[in-house]
Amino acid sequence: MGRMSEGSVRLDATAKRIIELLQEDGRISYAAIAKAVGLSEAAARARVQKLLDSEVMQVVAVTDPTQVGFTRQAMIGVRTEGDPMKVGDRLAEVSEVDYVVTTAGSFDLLVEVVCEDDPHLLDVIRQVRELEGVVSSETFVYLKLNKQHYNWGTR
Amino acid sequence: MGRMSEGSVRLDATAKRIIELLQEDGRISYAAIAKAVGLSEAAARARVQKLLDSEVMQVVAVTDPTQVGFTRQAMIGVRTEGDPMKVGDRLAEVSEVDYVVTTAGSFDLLVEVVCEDDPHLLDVIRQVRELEGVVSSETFVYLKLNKQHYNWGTR
DNA sequence: CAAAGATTCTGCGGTAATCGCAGAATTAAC
DNA sequence: GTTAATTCTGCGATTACCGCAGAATCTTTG
Repeated sequence: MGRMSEGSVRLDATAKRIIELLQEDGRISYAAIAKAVGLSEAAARARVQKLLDSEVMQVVAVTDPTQVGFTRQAMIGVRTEGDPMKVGDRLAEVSEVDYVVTTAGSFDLLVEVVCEDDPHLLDVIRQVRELEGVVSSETFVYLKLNKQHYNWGTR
Repeated sequence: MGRMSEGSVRLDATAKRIIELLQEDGRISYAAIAKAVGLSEAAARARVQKLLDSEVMQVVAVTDPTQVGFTRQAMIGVRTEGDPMKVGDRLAEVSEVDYVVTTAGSFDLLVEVVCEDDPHLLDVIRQVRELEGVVSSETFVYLKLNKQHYNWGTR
């Protein structure tokens, strides 16, 4: 995923079960996956590789930003003129931006940013507001992360 | 992380480098990590285990929701009365909610939800608005995910 | 429906990675 | 400066991973 490669790949029950296992523990062995889904190790390995190649799934380390030197996080609601997608793609290029989504509602884009401190955040906000096509923005500084999970299953 | 365990663990350069390697590829071998950071395999393995145990980092599969049967995603801005944290913790218990953050700004909470379709989303919104302490809410339906990444490094 | 083609699977040998542990080295505490 | 705690290296024993050949299954096509 990451850039969502379209072309919705069809996922059978086995693929979904494999995803769920890796959502629990990204470093589980192919052998363990194979046993859990009732396939040979080689088949399970091929399945995982295919899911990674097709970008349906990625296996990565996710960190708590506050513990690795990023004190300030925020969501920025952005109103645009012209094509929101274009602005979104340009925002996506900013390194402090880790999440950009085009939405329907009183904001055209929602942008999550990860900063080291307040001056850094201020600078990023300035960068966003100076972007061509950005009409206005509203910043929501994060006070506390109550929940964050990645195992929403597959169904 | 996930519930962020406080107690900021001190991260030295080696730990940060290890995190960065795993942000690139969550299934990289301990041997490869060891070689990259200049430690023995056993030491690298102990480091990774410690990072996982201390909940500074987790290694998980992350999927593109649209490809695994969840067509409708949305961010819900919530205004509360009373303690926003309390409401946030209650929202965190809703299974369709994968992300809850307490913020400063015109919303007290931002809540991301993952749904199968529009009726499902409607039901979740109803659930949110009925929660004690929720005064009002505004929903931003996702039209396109422009960017999503997890390798914001460590510094 | 039958044959051809494409996928996906199993089985297996060779290689590489993982695990657990004992002891050395380093770091922190007193 | 001594003790204690942590972290590291080295190394067998075990397990997992990789690549491939051939069988099985699912798809396409005439």
